[in-house]
Amino acid sequence: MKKTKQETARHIEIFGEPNEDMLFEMAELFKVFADSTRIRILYAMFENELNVSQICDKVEMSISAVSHQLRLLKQAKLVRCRREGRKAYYMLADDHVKTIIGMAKEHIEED
Amino acid sequence: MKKTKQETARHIEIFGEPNEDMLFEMAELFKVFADSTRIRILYAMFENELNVSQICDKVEMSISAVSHQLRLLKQAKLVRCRREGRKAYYMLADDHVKTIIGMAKEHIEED
DNA sequence: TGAATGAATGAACAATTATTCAAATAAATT
DNA sequence: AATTTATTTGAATAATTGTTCATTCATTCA
Repeated sequence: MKKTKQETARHIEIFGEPNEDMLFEMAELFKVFADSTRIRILYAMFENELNVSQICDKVEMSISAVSHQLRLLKQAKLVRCRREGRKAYYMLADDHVKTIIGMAKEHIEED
Repeated sequence: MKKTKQETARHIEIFGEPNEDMLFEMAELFKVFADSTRIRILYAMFENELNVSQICDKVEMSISAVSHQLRLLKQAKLVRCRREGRKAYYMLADDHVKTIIGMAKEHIEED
């Protein structure tokens, strides 16, 4: 089946030769997922936004440790936060988080 | 809109409370992607299977370094290998590799 | 069998990273 | 203004990880 020019272009865009910067950025993104406590923090936010203390309770980690990890997650644009008084509510930034975690889960559960 | 029992079950299966083992395994999987040289090695195999020397040429790394990384990729079941005489041909194990990398690429290229 | 080729492995070193502890903001309450 | 609550930040330590070098294993060929 012959591909249209557009389809081919899209294929190349996604899977063509990657440049160094792209490889580096991808690795940086995966590094953020490469820690079970961070994944647990992300899961904690799957349903609702949560403030830092609520996240600490849910994942059973110190405030400081959670805050350090939230900074990484924010830098990677996986979460964003909203201030309300002295509380900071964190939520998933977009759907990619769930999709990427879902893919990983599929791979693991296979065979 | 109300969900059927089946849809709810599926939702829970993918996004429900994760247990420690699952979180750990997911983190382990992401660790494998969390290195630009390993992603480069995976990209090298996107089109065809390649033997170790061919991979070395393509990614400009020593045989030893590549071999060490291939072991990790094999352990994570992201690649599998086929021996032919004294050559070992490596190929992607399944489609998840491309999908997961594709997701990461989308996230990075967004906005 | 011995030499050559292709790949895998182990130990060691340098670099990166997660957590803890202590201290510093920031906003609300008294 | 001083205190309390919620969060962030910086420094230090311990643990993990990627690459190199040297060696070993496996297969083919002379």
